[in-house]
Amino acid sequence: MRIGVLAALAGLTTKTIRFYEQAGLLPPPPRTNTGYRDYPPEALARLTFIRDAQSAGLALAEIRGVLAIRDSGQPPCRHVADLIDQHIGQIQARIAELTQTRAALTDLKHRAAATDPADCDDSAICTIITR
Amino acid sequence: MRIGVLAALAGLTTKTIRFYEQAGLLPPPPRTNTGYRDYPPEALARLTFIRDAQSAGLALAEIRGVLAIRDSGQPPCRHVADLIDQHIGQIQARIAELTQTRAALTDLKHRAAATDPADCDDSAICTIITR
DNA sequence: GTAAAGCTTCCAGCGTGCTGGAAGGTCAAG
DNA sequence: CTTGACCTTCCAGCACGCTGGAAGCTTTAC
Repeated sequence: MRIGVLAALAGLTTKTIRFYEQAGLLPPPPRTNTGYRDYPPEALARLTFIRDAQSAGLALAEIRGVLAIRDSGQPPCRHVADLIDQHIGQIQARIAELTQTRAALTDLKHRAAATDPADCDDSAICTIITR
Repeated sequence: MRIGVLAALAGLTTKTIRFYEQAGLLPPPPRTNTGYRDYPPEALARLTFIRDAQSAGLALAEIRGVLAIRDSGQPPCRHVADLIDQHIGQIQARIAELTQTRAALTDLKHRAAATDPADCDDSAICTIITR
């Protein structure tokens, strides 16, 4: 099938598909004798996998890694499980960071409510923010 | 004071300070007759403000906005309070997103634990991820 | 036959916050 | 007087995942 058809099926643009090929996520398909890309049906499964892996928060580089393992003929299960664990850890850390930032902002908000603009002098720029 | 001194005081690199100037966060200082930047002491307060505002999660563009208001001679309190509210909202949303992603990943993790590599066939690429 | 839609490649840019390097001028110490 | 640290400008690139456009060929529909 041609790139436009594949794109429509996968819900992507042709640009994105070419980008994935160039990024090593999608193997270069055979060409028609006029140079058009001619994808086998499996390409759709691959794009679907990429989309699902992305929505699980994996980066394209990680997805490339998983695909490379699969392409080498091995099941990537263990690798995938590791990635998932890693990501859970990263997300935990990020949530903790954000929670802290939110607390700091809530604090600033209270300070803002207690601030009279007239007290905010030039030299400090903004007494709400500068400690 | 010269840029290197200011950088040391602010805990930044000279590169970063020039970048801030170019980004409209720090006004171009006077120059010595040999072309060196010669900062007034207030520059340090400004950089300190930028740092604090950044650590509160404000983007440089937002900080530029706050500084512009301050530079126009008005107290930026109200604007700052609005920005803070906005950010609290954004962080809430982001935390919610991440919490959801984490739940999805935890789910995948359980699925991974229950997956026998032998069952992971080529066509699906990875049955843990693809639904 | 003609026009529109689709395909090709290549090059460039988005946003964010810097960072690195090259090529040159200046300043302070010995 | 030389060495080295410091300063100047300008240009380029990082990561990330695309997206846009130009110039040209092919296919499809009428």
